[in-house]
Amino acid sequence: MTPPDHSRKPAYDSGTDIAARLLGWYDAHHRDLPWRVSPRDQARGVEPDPYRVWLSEVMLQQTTVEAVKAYFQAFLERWPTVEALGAASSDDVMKAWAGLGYYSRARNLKACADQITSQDGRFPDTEAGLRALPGIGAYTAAAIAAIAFKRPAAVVDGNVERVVSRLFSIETPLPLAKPEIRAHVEKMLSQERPGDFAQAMMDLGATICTPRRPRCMLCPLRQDCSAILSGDPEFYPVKLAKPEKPSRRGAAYVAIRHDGAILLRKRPEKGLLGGMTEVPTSDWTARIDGATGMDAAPFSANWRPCGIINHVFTHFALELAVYSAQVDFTVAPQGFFWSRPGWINDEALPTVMKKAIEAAMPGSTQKGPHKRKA
DNA sequence: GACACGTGGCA
DNA sequence: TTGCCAAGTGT
Repeated sequence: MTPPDHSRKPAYDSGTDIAARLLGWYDAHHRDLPWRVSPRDQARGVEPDPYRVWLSEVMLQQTTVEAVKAYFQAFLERWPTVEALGAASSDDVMKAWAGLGYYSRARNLKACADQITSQDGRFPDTEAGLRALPGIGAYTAAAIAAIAFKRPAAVVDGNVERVVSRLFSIETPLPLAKPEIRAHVEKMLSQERPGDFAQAMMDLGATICTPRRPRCMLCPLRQDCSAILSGDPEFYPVKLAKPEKPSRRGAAYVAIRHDGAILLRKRPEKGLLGGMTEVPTSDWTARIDGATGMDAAPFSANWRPCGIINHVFTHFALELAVYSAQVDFTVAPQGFFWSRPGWINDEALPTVMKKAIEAAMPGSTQKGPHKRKA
């Protein structure tokens, strides 16, 4: 009979221990977030509201916590329940989402609220049921199932991918390593506190196991971590190289009426900035020498150049030449409409369009979620 | 699997 | 300035 060999620890002799250490750390060091029910409050009997969990998770898709906070509060104040959101107009939802990005999320959010409302007003309480709803993919379904319904679902986001890649020194590059990472999470997760386990993994990734300069000395899992032994935990996760980001150029035209109203139009429902509002622009071409002057203007006017704005989208960078003109007509041309004078921040304008308007009319736009005037 | 899809912060 | 990164989903 040979003594147990502790020199090389099997990967899963301590899956439960990892969860226990992580949850202990979470109880003491979790972040307080507007959509979160803390372990202490859960112990007092406070139950997570599936609507708030869903709303926050959709907003948090590819979006920072800091950016989401104000939008979450604004949405919750205006639409406190899924029924309220279902009763809202799509226009109002798009306006309230303006500035947060990935606008298909807002369309799917509204579609999902409509679907829930038209049925029994309740969210499905299983991963599969949630996964079938618009805007809810693998991650969000697992997150809602775990956090709102205590299902032992494997919640795998970018944070979890990084934490697990480091715990096990996974050399397979992302996104190829996703199945491997998911398998690890399924074995480690807490059956007793799946929601807190998921949030603890994400908090750990956000505050300790950060992309750069991870704070390993403070990590509750340092004794479990393989990457820390390598001396360079930052090396993980290994990722496939990203393709180069192309550039496009175009022109934007800010037509201003005598009373300050700005001429706008609505973009097509699908595609880039789908369903959002814009000032008229030329095509955005990949050609460096593309026509970006006033020759692409929607109509003849005394167009005056007022600078260049740069904006980076996910898959290309845009350089937009901005022109403005005072116009003397009062009826909007076909396909256009006038913003209410002084209410430009009430429109569903994506950030790139606010930048263009700001270049033409300094001081006219504001950042952050749309706030209705009293 | 590949690609489309926003924005802001940080080194 | 440039590139990377952040609680991904839909097609």
